[in-house]
Amino acid sequence: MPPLNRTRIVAAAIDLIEREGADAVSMRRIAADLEVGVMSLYNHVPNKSALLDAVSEAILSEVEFTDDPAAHWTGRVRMQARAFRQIAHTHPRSTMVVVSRQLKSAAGMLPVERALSTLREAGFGEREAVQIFRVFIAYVIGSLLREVGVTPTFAPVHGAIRASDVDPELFPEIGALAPHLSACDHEAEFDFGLDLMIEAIAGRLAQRTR
Amino acid sequence: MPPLNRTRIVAAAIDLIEREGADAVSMRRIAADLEVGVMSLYNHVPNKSALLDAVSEAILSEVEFTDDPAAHWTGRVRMQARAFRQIAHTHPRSTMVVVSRQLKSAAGMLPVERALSTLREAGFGEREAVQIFRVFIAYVIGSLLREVGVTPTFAPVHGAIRASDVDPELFPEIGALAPHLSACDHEAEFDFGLDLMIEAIAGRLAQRTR
DNA sequence: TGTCGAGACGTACAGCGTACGTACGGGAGG
DNA sequence: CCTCCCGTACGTACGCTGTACGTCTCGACA
Repeated sequence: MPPLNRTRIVAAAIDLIEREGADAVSMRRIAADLEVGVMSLYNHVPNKSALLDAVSEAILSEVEFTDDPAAHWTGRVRMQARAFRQIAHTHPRSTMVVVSRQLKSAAGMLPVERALSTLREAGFGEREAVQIFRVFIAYVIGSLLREVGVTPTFAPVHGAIRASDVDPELFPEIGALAPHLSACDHEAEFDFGLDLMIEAIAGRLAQRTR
Repeated sequence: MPPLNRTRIVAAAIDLIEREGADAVSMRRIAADLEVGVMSLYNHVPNKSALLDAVSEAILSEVEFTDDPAAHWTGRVRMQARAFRQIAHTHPRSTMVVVSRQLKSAAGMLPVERALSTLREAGFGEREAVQIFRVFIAYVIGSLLREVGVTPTFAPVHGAIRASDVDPELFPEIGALAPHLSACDHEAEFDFGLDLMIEAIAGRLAQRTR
């Protein structure tokens, strides 16, 4: 057994979250998984909150933000957004943890830097680039929240809406659209909105240079 | 002192969240605020999770979803999104609670019904309406999360990014745009993205009926 | 060999959600 | 009127949480 260190603790935490959900995370539980006393963890991590920050940072830093500066900016934006969405695939039950802690570390700032430089190179102004960046962040995070099911206990929310549950008198549209509401191809839905937004900001850019 | 009932409990919970943040909510604390034994709460609420659902529902049901069916659909969509954002103003520290529990009750379904019927009346197809609805939901929720500061302890995140904190070698864009990143007029940012997205889907509609 | 520091660990405390048992008070039935 | 019953209020208790504090062990170095 290798000696206890921060990396092993973070790995155990991520493993625990993916196996049993974020609710199951406790210092005692992690220590038990590592076959170690609870307080030994505190030699490497100041407290639970910092541990979750470290979890978030570890997951964020293994996202592949490959960027081709030669490509058209619309493609680059699309790739960056999709890369972020990878988190929902690689660490579904940790997604909520990553999204709910904004990091000031390098791991958290790198995606921001990439996105902003892409937008600036595309020709957007300073304020505009920040605004557009914020719109994308909001959309991506909102999409991830829906995808992983914001309820932390079970990862995939299935059959959230059944046609038989809704009163068609009160909610005719929900009743009529129930088949579409209950089924959700997350990747297709994400790309739909992503293309919509890229199209919109491309329109703004074209309109301005016109 | 009126007798204990579900309404008073929910009101006390909301009050507590707004005063001290969602972390401060505990059954013991609520009971103390109501000058009541802890277990008395369980005569009116099955458990803490259900109480938080009730909190979410109460807040959601007091949002003013006034809708003018005669207005242009773009305006109606804008109004509905803005109405949802009201939550961040009326109950800032409860926003995270509302957003993080999807409700199957009438209070949770009404906004969905309204939005879907608006989109259908605008001329969008069944699948398209659901897709667009999901895009807006993602954007609105993502925006609210940023606005209330996803960290639940303190409501307004101030000075999250300081220019002096970032290494301009590693993060030149963040350094250059720090003034724009640190300041944030939430209402303006929200409307910016909202208009962007409405413009985009209006474009789709025009393109199809062309 | 004596000393020292770092890391592992046990104990303890305050707080949590809530299962369970009890006590009380008012309305219904005899 | 008396009795019964049931809903409500409440106290206690259990197992869990994060973590402050003190202790112990062990390898490195003078």
